[in-house]
Amino acid sequence: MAARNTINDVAREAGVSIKTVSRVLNNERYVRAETRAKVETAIAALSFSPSLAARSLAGNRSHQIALIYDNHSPYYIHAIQEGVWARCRQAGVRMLAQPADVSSLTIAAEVGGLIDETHVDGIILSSPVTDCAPVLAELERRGIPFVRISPGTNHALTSSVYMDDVQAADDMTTHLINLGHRIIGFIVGHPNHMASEQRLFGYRRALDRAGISFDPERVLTGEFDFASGASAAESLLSLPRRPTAIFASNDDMAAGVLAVAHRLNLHIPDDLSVAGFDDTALAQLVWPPLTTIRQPTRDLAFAAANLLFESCDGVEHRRLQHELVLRASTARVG
Amino acid sequence: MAARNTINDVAREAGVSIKTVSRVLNNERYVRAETRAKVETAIAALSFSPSLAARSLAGNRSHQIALIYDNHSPYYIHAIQEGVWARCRQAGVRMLAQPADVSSLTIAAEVGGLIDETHVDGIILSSPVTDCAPVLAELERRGIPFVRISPGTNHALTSSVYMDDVQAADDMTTHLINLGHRIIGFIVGHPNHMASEQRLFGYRRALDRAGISFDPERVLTGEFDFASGASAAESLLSLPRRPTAIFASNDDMAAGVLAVAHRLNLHIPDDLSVAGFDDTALAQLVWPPLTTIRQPTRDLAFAAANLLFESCDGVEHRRLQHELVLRASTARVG
DNA sequence: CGCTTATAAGATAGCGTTGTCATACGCAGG
DNA sequence: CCTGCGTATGACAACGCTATCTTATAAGCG
Repeated sequence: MAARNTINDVAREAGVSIKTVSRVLNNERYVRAETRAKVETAIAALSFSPSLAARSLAGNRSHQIALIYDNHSPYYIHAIQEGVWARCRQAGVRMLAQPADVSSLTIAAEVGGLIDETHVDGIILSSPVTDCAPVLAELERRGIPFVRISPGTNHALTSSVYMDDVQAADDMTTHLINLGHRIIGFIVGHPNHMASEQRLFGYRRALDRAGISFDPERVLTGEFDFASGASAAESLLSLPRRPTAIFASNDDMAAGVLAVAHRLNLHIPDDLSVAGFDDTALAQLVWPPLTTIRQPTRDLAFAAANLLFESCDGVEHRRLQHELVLRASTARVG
Repeated sequence: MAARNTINDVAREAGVSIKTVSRVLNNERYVRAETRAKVETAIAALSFSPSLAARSLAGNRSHQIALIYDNHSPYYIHAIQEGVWARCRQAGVRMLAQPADVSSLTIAAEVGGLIDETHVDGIILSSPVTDCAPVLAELERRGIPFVRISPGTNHALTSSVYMDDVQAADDMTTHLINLGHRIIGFIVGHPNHMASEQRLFGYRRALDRAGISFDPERVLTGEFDFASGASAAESLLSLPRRPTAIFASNDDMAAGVLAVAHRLNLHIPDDLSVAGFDDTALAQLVWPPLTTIRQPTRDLAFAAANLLFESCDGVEHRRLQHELVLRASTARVG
């Protein structure tokens, strides 16, 4: 039950005042190199870590930021957490991972409470919290810096990082068209994610350009999960003119399509091409491995944290490149 | 940029002293119901949330706990986080999710730093950090309460929650034997997880009981990930006497087995039975859905948090029930 | 009726940092 | 030699709570 080492212990050990230790801790100017070294030695000797509680209370920084998400894909969350965490680690800042529920009436109050309780210096929002009006209003009201990952609306509001969902969906659709597919089913994502609309738009744009007429019968809405992908696939595959390809708005739903196809004894990709979106780890765990769009999720998260730490000056947007990843689930139409 | 509401504001609003507000906040005795109501009204009116920083500094509780993990299965981590988080929410305690690297030389120092920085009241360790000696020593030294989820060693040390890995692996192996399988390949988990050994032991125990001789050739070690499962499957399936069933120590590796089987045009389960372990979401996302052991991961995590909050009094162990989940990846030997 | 005890509330110090202000030194310029 | 400025350091208050001690009132009892 060793008592906590405090800045006082370090100051005594180094033979300086606590203020000087504080200066070293915060990398301030006006400390002689020699003094700095003495202090750093003392810090190491006592393996001192300053109390975030005291720093938050006394200073105007808490050295903590929050990451708020409401997403049911473990892969996505994992990648987001990992990216933000990596950047925080570099910056010596602690990340608070905070699940939320965008459909809750109290979400704004909860976010407000989080800020009051923890004094976080900034916030990173991931989809769909990025477009949750009550939360955005609350953050604006408090004037706390925040960055959004792949926001769908209101781009002028804050800094953000994103990828071009429209172009990516267009790329994938074009890929399928180039393989000779003309009847391409599409499974839209969860309605509360703005990316869902955009991916649908990209799908339509590619069809238009190729002169293929858009048939609303071939477009079903899912919820970004396996089950909804599977049930959409069942409907699509029992259409009179059966699609030769199905493009799902994320990998989980594409996995659902694969499962249904297997159950119907359709050989993939010969009887049916299947495409996903995101390139989560799942894309390579299913059979056959999915042709998908690589969304640089971890890098988006890393870049978001980066923007939060750097951008003192106004709103900034960073677009990251997506990539069409060809695997074994798509092929030339048979 | 609304200024933070403090306990002083609440006290003024309610017409009481700050100490009385503090009493209400901490649910202390000796507050008249009427006074309590006044204070609660004021708290609600100002939507006041007390500063954790100030509470940590002044009191001997921080209202925060840490969850430390080093696990590369997003599904597993997700379930663990969710379980701990749910219980923390009930208790009004904040959870700090903290990735770590058990192979790092500085891990103990990092955990120590975490404790010093955040003043956490307790810690939950998940595998394999549960058996990381430097971390355990550091926590012991500091006398901070901690609970372990599925520890492999040193059970007397702390409270823990766990499932019976030996019995579970025995159950699955017995299931395969009952289906007529006699040549059963086994893929061991990552060597730094104690559960790996135990599952292997359960496999051997079931073989012994059935009078099937143990053949070390049929046992390969993986790392709990898809790729290692796939490469183990390749070796197993090119054995002169090819296994009719493969039991992988987790679902990710089982997914690897499925992929290799598909590539070799083996029909599952007719040509080969495949069994997993954990029943992560992945088990139902692959084709065919995996026969596996349901490990109550989320509930283990919930129970761990529960133990941490309740157990003032000594070491306690809580075993949760596993369950054999039969799906379509196993069948009677052809 | 006075003494003790339980209940209810307030006054104040202090947790471990940072912010602000004060102080001391060395050196350039008049 | 004095002034002024950049540099380097320290003293001390303050952040928003809880712990401890103190005080005030009500209740119980011989």
